Amino acid sequence: MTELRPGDASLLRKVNTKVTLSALRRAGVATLTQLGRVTGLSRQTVEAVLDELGERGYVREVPPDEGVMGRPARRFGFRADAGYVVGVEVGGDAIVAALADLNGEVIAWERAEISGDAAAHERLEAAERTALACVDGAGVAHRRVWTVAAGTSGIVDRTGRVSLSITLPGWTGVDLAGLAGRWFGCTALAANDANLAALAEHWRGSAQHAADVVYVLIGHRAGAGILIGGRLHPGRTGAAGEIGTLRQVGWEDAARELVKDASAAEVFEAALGGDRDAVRRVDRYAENLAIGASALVLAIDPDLLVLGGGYARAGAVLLEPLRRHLAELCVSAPEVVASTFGDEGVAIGAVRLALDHAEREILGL
Amino acid sequence: MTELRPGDASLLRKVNTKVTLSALRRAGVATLTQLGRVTGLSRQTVEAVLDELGERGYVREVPPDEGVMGRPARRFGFRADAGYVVGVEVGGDAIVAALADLNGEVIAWERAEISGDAAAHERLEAAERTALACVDGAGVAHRRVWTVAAGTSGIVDRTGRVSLSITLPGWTGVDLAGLAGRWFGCTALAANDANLAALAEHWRGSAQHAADVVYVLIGHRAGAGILIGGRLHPGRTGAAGEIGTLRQVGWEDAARELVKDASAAEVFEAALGGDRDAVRRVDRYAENLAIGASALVLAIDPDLLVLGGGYARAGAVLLEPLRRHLAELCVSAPEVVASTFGDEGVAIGAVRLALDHAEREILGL
DNA sequence: CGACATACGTGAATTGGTTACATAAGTGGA
DNA sequence: TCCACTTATGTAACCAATTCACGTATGTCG
Repeated sequence: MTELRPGDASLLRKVNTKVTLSALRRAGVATLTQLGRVTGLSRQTVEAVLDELGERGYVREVPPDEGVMGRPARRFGFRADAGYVVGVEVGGDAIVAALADLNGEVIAWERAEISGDAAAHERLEAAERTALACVDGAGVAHRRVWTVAAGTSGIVDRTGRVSLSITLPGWTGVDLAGLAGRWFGCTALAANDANLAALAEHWRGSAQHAADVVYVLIGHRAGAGILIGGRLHPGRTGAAGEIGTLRQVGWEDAARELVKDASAAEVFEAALGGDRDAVRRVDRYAENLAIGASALVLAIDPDLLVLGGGYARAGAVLLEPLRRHLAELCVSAPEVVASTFGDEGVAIGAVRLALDHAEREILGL
Repeated sequence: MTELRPGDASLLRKVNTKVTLSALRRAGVATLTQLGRVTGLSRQTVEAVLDELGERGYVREVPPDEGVMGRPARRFGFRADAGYVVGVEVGGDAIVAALADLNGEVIAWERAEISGDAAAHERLEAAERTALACVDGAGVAHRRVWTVAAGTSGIVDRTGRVSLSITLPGWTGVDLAGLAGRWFGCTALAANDANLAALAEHWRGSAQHAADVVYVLIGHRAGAGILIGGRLHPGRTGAAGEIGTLRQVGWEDAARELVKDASAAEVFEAALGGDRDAVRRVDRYAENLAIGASALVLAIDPDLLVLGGGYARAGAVLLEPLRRHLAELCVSAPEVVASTFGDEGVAIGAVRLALDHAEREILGL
């Protein structure tokens, strides 16, 4: 639980490296004096830390500013290109891969459609092709990829194996992390798609200021991801948030009912146009969604509920009735907002997960 | 979220004080060499830390062991009597107070019955009387009480105010922490009873090896407490786990149905004796309970589910059908066990919560 | 009473950090 | 061009916390 190791002097250097590095990354480019001010450390300490990071290739000196008063200060920048990470969504109908530098800036996207009926090995090959194409397209050498993270629907256990998938054929039992590790010969992680999407929203989306977040991913099938204290909460088996399987909740049938005789987009479109029947159907869908969401909200009592996934594009047409039904069901409903990222959320969350791992490597295991 | 403060040398001393103190408390009484071995610190460092703690009154030297080889080592012990904490359960029919030393050893118990209809001010006065009687009975001076924690049913917000109580008359809006602080003129905390009971199980009960725990407190009314990573998860408003309010869950009616025309104890007794009707009723109750519990389990995916509260005394008669129904409802049900502590769980959890606060004080804010 | 075992005490060395102050290297105006 | 001003750098002294090495103290055992 709590780390309870004794500390020798090198512990100090570790924490100060961490604060200095994070200050430098926030600032982009900074002088020793500036970093000293924001971190609260002395200039000399900052210099020593940066020297060390420079030798290890994580920090580079850039040309000084011109035309300023006084002696021009040496300026330093984080070498975001010292390494790269790849985030991949292995979805039902598409593979989405993102290549990002160590600042988390996405350098390249790659997307490939795939049939929902595709066999597991086809899906895996498509994922590998897409990931490789993404990296190759950006001209990044494979050995510069430090970590890969993959997100997929279904339950993913702590080791990164898909322990249960209902939607994808043959997907149950696939060792996604293990296989993804071979793509670039680096460590690989795998997690549930909704969990990663939640992480993305907390990182750069609509959940940045929330600590406890429930993310409801809706589309052909609904799932949920949970963040506690800003960190992923996968649960013992990786199944946290999989409330949809509870019969009383009715997420199973809700989507089916919505798209009985038209595409979801058509129904939302019609509802937006004021079509009575469509509005009623969307409201009914929102009500079903709210039942499951309220179970999560009552259990977790989160700061924020984020609605994402394909259907979330419907926006207020769906959001408003969901808020209404949720307020009826919960003692005190949290704020409900739409996801910032569309289809890219899962891949972005995967990038964040991979970065977490890569950053631990920089700071020294 | 993550602490990101720079560290000067005193940080080292802080973490080493922490590890040394915790090692000493685990050992009870120990020599410098022993502490050095278990903490990984040098004997000199341990000595310096213990000197400091000795000056501040938290550590005392005890007579050396006799009859051992070599020069007898100085032996040190944690002064558990340097301060005390009080944990109180302010329940529907009873007030339970526990006085504990800084090791968490309960020195004295005090219990008082109270009518469920008692007005808020009566309940508060009874709580104060009971807490004072507990401390006075043990002959501990009031100023030696460092922290008080109180647990009660209903929703308790972050400030320790009861923001909603359905069962206790006039209880909504009571500033429990604020009022309890006056009893001994010290800092006081308040939390939901189920949450505290969960904490107690994690501390010294059946949930010691579980990180994520759902504790279901059953009695006249059912509630739940949640531990994530071994720590309390109260949620934004303190309402985390209050799944019972969801209509579909049916916790509201479950208990009422169980005790339709007999006391709960009688029904459980009859079921244990093999009475067909009683068995059916208990099974029905377990099924209702399982629906709510499964919502929590699916949301959190905990390592362990603990069943506690008055009805939990029924034991296997209730536990077995609950396990069965839960397994039907959940993808992968966690282990289900009965609470170790009976009525005392909430007060013990309150002691633990108060200790957490007191310990932070020892280590220096 | 000496051999042995174990703990204690002291001083030097190391690491990491801070403060203080002299010095370097620019800008800007006379 | 030169001088005042501004800001950064370099260096030295010092402090805090920790560790290691080694000599000394204090007990037990045969």
